[in-house]
Amino acid sequence: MSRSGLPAPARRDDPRAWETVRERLRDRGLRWTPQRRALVAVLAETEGHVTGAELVERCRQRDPATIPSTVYRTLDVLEELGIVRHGHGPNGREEYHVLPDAVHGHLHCKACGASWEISTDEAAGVVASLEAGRGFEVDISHVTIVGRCRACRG
Amino acid sequence: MSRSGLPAPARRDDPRAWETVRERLRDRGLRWTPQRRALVAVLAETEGHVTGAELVERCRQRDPATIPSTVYRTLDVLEELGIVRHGHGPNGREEYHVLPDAVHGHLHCKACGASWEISTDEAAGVVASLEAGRGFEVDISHVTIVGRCRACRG
DNA sequence: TTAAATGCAAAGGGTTTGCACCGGA
DNA sequence: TCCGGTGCAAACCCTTTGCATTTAA
Repeated sequence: MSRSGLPAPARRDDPRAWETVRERLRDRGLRWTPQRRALVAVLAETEGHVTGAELVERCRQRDPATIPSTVYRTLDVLEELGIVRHGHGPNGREEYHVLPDAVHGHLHCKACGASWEISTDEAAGVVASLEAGRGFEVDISHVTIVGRCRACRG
Repeated sequence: MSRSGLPAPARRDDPRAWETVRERLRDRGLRWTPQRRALVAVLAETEGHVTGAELVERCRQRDPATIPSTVYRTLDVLEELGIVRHGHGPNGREEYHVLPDAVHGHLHCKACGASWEISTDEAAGVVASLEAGRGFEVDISHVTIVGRCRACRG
């Protein structure tokens, strides 16, 4: 959805992009609470993708009183606002990624456990061929490809 | 591993392919138990992919006394023998697929929940480009692509 | 006989839910 | 004030583990 209502394309590293979250919540009659503020702060300094459990942990570092259910419930809300998205990682756990300005999939090395983002360009091949061949519309943000990276093959 | 020791390429729908399981177990000093026989029977009539929990359920239909841990432990053994493989489904749960004569990924429609297999050919494009570009060796059996199928887009 | 498998129970991790209370707007 | 959120605890699902007992070979 590019008609999301953000004044400008949101950038992960632009602190002001996050200030609009409060307003977006309010526009829907939702509230800006300390717990939500904390999660948004954590998300704002998050690169790439994180699991729900990791977010809980990072929130707990800021505030040891953090409750998992609150985090998960807030993630649901933020996802409805289009602020985070989730997909599924190679370990089968949910993974959130932040402000998907460029929606992307992931590459995961089963040997060393590292992962990387797949750009839209890199994925373009499959996306196009599945679309042409089967009429299948790929949601690239849900794609995780597992294998072995260059280093681990060497 | 095409040097797996099966006398002929195993076919899911060929009952005789399953008889070799017993021998393959014995060759390794492993045992052919009623519980393993039951799971193998379930797998033999399984098309495509299943979750561990589904296999437990189907075994329970044959024998209500089925114990989950036994099923999971047997799946591990069968995977070592190359009889099943597992990957991760769109719901984030483990998924097993049976006798991967042609190793493949999956396509899953998030609208209707249906899924299809991706042939090696269809995947060849990404596999090749990730290999060339990043030196990344794709394990296609672990790939699940989520999106919307032709019917649901209509 | 004897190592491999089973049954059972319990723990484990991540996530979700119900409900009384709290607190932003 | 009032409805949305929170905290807490418990439940949940799927999967794994430890250990004594059974059983295939």
